[in-house]
Amino acid sequence: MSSFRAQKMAKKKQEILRSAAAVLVEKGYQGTTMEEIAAKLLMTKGSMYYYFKNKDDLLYQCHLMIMEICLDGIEKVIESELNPVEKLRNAIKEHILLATSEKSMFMALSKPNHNFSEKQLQEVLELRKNYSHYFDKIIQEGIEKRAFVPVDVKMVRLIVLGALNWIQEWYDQNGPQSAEEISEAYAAYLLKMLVKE
Amino acid sequence: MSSFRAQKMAKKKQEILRSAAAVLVEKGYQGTTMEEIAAKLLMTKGSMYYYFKNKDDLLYQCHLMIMEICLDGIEKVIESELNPVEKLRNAIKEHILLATSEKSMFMALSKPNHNFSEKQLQEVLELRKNYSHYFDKIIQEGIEKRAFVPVDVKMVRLIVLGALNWIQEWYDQNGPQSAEEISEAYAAYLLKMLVKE
Amino acid sequence: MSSFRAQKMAKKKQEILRSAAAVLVEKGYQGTTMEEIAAKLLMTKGSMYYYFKNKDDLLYQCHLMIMEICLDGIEKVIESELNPVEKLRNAIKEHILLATSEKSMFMALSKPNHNFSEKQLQEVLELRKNYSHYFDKIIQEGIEKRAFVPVDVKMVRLIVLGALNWIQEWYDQNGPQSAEEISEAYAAYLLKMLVKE
Amino acid sequence: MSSFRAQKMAKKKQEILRSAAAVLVEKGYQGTTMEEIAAKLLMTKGSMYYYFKNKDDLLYQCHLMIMEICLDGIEKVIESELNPVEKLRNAIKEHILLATSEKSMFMALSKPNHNFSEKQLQEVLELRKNYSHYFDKIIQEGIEKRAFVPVDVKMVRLIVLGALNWIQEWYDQNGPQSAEEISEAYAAYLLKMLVKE
DNA sequence: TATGAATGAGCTTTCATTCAT
DNA sequence: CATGAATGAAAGCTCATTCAT
Repeated sequence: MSSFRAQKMAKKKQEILRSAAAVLVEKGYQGTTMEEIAAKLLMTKGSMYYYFKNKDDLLYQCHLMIMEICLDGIEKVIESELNPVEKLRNAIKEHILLATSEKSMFMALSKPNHNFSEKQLQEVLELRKNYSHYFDKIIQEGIEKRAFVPVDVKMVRLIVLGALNWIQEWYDQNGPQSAEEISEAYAAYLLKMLVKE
Repeated sequence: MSSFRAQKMAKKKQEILRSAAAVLVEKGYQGTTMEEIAAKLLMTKGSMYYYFKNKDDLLYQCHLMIMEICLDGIEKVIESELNPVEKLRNAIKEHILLATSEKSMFMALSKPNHNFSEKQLQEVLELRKNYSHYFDKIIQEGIEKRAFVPVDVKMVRLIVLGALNWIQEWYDQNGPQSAEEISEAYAAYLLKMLVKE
Repeated sequence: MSSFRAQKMAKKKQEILRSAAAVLVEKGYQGTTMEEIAAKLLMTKGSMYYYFKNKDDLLYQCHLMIMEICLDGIEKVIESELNPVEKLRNAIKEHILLATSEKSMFMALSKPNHNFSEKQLQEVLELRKNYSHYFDKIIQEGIEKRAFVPVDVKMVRLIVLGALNWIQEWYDQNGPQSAEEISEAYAAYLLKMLVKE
Repeated sequence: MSSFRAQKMAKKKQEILRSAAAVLVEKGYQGTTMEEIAAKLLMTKGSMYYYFKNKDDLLYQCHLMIMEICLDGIEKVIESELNPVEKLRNAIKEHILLATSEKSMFMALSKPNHNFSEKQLQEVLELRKNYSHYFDKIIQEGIEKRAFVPVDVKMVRLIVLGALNWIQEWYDQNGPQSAEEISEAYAAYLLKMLVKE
């Protein structure tokens, strides 16, 4: 069937996106060439155009894929039966583990201006907003349940996500601290902004 | 005198750097063209090369300039007679005010790999390390004076600077909150990680 | 097979080199633009970079190609069973015919300083030395066999090659004398420096 | 008087030309920048334009100056009371000494195509022709006086000048042989083409 | 499907030239 | 007279994109 073809193509697309995202995060949009992405997958530049309309499309799909992964992660946390403190702790840990393992954390693909169509741009920003809102939701819930002290939710969320997204700037897979350890510590410190002694 | 000429040239260089830094931070190294930088100063592309050897040199000098400004700021804080809490609060506020006013905060010129010579790279990294160390020093002092609870100094500093540097990603000069307000709030929230109730 | 592709690419490279050499000899390295070379082959500037890394590489490969042709020519002479007088006569004639037909005689690509890597430079100079040595060998052999009078071999060789390489400066394909005639005359005159009456 | 001014200007022009010629011969027309020429004279680029209309003009004047020097040299030889053999020997030696000392021998500024006006081009070619004719004259006179064997005058002259002009390609001021020695040897060998045993 | 080859727009850089001071 | 500063045209080079095979 054609659905078989389609499935095979989707698999390949995924493979390309996963590889491309890593390079794009590392070197930035303009600093990454199609050739470089292709080479890493033992393909040729030209072949990429069978799967993606153009470089912008590739970047766009990267954003979508990464956001999907992130949203999956946080939705699992949201739906869990944990208390707000544990929820936020898990959300933070999940974010860090994704960012350090995939080395392709979404926020780092910052400012998706590039040449996106208005529709594409809105789509990406919408997904980001969703992700942010999940954090807001956890914080809000925590405040309402008196697990957290009252705070400016948006601002605290910006602080938290900023701290998390910066990790990629210095994280070294071969460094002394594991991503696991880092995520534990980050969660602990950041929670101090929200819990009363 | 020739020193007059030299001074005039230095002034112009400063002017270019200031303008260039804004564009470089906004669009990234590869996304910024020499023409764009020049146009913003009502110059021509070619004229830039009278002042800077090449694009890399321009970027390098940007890093130096920005770091100088940042270091000046934090040194003033360090040398003040304030207690650690106020020192850190001021350091945070200073950083945010610089980042939002100049729109050219240093850390955002992330990963100065581009084509820097080893010497240039080391120079920039050294300045960054100095800046970071000032934060460490404030935190360390706070712990020793029992103003702060004991923490992993480096990790807390990474959280703080990460949160601060992220501000540029969303800060909007015409937004509802002034940089002043933001900096107050950030300082208050971040200090919660360090002070006992 | 991939070797078929490779062969096709090699052919194209040859074609480009042959055309480029002519222009380079005519106008010099700095006076020749990539666009000019490309245009003569009905290509675009950009396409050249598919075959050659940069302009220097193109020049380097030109040198290699030309030297190969020259060395092939003189090796045939060296290996022949002729006496020294005839060998030198043939070497001179061969050189002139190549220089005038290809209009891309090697020595004329003088001073291969341009931006060659040390390795490239050594490679080219080595090939030139080989070529010169073949002339020396012929002269030396002639002296030993008493076909030539004793002379400073190197100096006579320099005179001969100098005279030959100068031909390009004035040779005109449509001039009154054919390359054949010129080469005959040159050989005859130059041999007078070496043979006793 | 204005003639004093004019004289001073002429002196300066001479000085510039002498310095420029050396660089032009060394690096070629396109390979030499106005800045380079100016720097060697501790001037600035812009100042050159007070003395010369443009770069082409500078090159043109270089040709004129060099040719004047060469012609002065050979005219002295021509007017001497020596026999043809000695005349040719001296002409050859003079040429070599100029070429190696000034490192700015005229023929080396080969192909004065650059952007010369037709008039300029004709002027330079005329001077070159004059220089060549002096050699022809010496050779012709030698043949008539039976000092030389009959030869194709033009061709022998081309051989001689070719050999001479090539010297710059390899001459090294610090090499084992002095220009004096080289010129003696060259003259001796080249004369063998013309004298009977 | 995949790719070798070609293209052209756009970028960095150089440099002859100009001109106010 | 001399020069600091600016300019713009042209060059080398890169790279996203296309397309015949």
